Amino acid sequence: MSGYELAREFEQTLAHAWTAQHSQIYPELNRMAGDGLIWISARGLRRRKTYSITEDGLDAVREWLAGSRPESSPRNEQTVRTFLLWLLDGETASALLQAEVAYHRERLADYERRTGINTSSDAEFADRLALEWGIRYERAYAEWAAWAERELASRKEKAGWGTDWKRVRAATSQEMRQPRTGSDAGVRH
Amino acid sequence: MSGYELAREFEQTLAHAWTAQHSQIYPELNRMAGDGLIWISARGLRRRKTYSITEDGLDAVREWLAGSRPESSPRNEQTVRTFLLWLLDGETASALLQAEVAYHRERLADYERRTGINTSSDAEFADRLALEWGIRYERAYAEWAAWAERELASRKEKAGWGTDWKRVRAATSQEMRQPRTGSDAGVRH
DNA sequence: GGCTGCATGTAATAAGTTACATGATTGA
DNA sequence: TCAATCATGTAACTTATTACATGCAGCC
Repeated sequence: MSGYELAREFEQTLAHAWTAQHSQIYPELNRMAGDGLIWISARGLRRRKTYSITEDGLDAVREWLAGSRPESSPRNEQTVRTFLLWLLDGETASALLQAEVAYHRERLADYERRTGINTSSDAEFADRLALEWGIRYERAYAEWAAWAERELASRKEKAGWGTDWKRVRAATSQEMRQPRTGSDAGVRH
Repeated sequence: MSGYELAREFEQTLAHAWTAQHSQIYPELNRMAGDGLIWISARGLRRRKTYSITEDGLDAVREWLAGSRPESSPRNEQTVRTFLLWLLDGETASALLQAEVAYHRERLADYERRTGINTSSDAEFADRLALEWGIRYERAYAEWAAWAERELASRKEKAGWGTDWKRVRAATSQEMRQPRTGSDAGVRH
């Protein structure tokens, strides 16, 4: 593929697995070609350069695949937001969860439309496995968000909502007027 | 909290939601204090600085929470690896999926042990919602990986495995000897 | 001739990791 | 007194995003 084709691939089929902008792709292709992992196998119109993988490159990607740990990346913005949900008032918190239900149901429906794909080659079979993970992930997420929204609604009714963050706000205002301890307490840098 | 406490928090309870090293935390705390989002509310032993949030900081985090999009981050290394599974030989591919089953079952068991937590405050309730997502995620992942491993085993029996990447390797070796097109074809930079 | 899409690049900045570096306190 | 832990920082580098910048080819 050329850099341009790769950029389109990241935008389309790979959008939910990884992304990269052309400004990252082009220098990286040059670096990889310099390292002998890929090479320019064709040149086309408008300065187009098509790259192919080398034996070294194939070795490198296989080594990376076989050697990588099963740990998932710890960066999950949605989990962070959930941890902080108590900082929102009841309506905003519910709206946030409802928006997530809608969004992930939409993505689920989109993925489910693609399940008919051909799996005659190993590569297509791998695409199907990845798609299946996408489907199960979106389904689990939508179900969790719907469950969380119900839990929140029932908590609002039974125990009330919003005392925590209002207390934080009150304490914050208080502290700004009457700093607690330490020689520098109250100093805003 | 102090920077040191935050670093420990990222290592422990937040490890599966977000991480940050102390080398990122300390400069960031200084920056946030400079921006008036937090302030040094106490100083302790060994140069320890305890930070508290300001009203501006509380506004900022609430604004971020309410305004953030529901899209999940597109960076999922595991999905990328699945897309590339066809580059591995059958045994290595199976071993990779089996390792994922084991890893995610372990994490699932770990999370399930924590479900008894108290939810009397809104913040604890939010922790419980986040934990529930962790549980559902790990369960979905372990089930998917087990399913994928069975699919792979059955494909190996019925249709065989490994023709794709062996073909790529053969083509690669071939091309290096007989470049295809273009004035620069075959040139390794 | 001008617009759209193809095609590739660089610069500036932000975010994140690893390594380097130091000092204070507690407990064995 | 020595080791471990607490505690905070900087430097160098990598990764990723946004903005800036240019040129070619096809089509109306």
